Amino acid sequence: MVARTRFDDSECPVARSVDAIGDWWSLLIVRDAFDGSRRFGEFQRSLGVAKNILTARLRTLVAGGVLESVPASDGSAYREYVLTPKGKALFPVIVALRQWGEQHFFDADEPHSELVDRRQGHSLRALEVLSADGRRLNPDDTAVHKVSDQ
Amino acid sequence: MVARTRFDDSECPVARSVDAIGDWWSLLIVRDAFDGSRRFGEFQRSLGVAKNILTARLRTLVAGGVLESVPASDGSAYREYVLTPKGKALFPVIVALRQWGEQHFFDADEPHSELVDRRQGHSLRALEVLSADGRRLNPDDTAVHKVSDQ
DNA sequence: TTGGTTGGTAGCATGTTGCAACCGTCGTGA
DNA sequence: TCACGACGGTTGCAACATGCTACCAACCAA
Repeated sequence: MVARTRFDDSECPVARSVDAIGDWWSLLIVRDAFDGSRRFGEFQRSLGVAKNILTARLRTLVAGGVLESVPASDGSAYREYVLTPKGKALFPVIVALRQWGEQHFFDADEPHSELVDRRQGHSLRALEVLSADGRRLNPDDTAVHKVSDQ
Repeated sequence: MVARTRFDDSECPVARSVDAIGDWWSLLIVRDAFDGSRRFGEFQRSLGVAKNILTARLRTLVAGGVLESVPASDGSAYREYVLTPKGKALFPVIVALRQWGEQHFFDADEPHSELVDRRQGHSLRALEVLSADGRRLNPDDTAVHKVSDQ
């Protein structure tokens, strides 16, 4: 049903990523998972999403290998949803979205939640796109090498 | 209509970013814009999206300050859509999604489009989340500092 | 001036979302 | 051990968004 190729399952990795995540709710679920949410109810309260939608999203995230369902850590019979390694690899995506939001949608003095380095409590360094040899790259410094060109 | 708060317009920058972009199509439009697409028809052919949807998405992206509509560069009476500085700031988001896709959705030998450093033609360095003092951070090394905690 | 391209709009069928009500299981306090 | 509330869903339905197709008005080249 959700399955393959909502978008062209093209050779473009961006499209496949987008397809794999599914929708915005899924991305916010992943964000909450990074922030420590594990239980159905935690996600539901945090997001305010309808339960049937949450059920469906959790299922596709598990099916897609982003989350996995494990026995609850408190010993109860319930289950919890935790990020797989593949899910954890979405970290830069979430951080990038967060930094973009911080820069463009908040006034200088407007409060917002902040992602900090646990050791020192400082906010993070801005993400940088770097070349193989470490030069900082702007969009104009890059080009898409299409498959058909190869 | 698209307007505010499809999601809680919470204090979370991720949610605001997601809200500002709108939907997946919009993100793929931005990706194409980075790849050099400028004209309505270019986006339409590249994405295969219905024209009414594309019209709506371009409009909201322009309204949101991600794209701007400028006179066509070839002197014709048509218009083109180009990234604003705010739109260009989405670069790390696109790169992060691309790298995630490359790592998890392609076999080692499977061909895919590639983003390369224009100067040298090499692929890019993987994005890293760094602390203020340059240590590399994993998700577990970070914490969300909630507004209410402040 | 005619015909094709560009950049849309309009109408309609279908799919997806969100809401609310319901329900079985689990856990806890008495 | 029993009752009651929390947890984690499922179901049905109404509303909304999506995508398809047809249409159309500029623009531009011959």
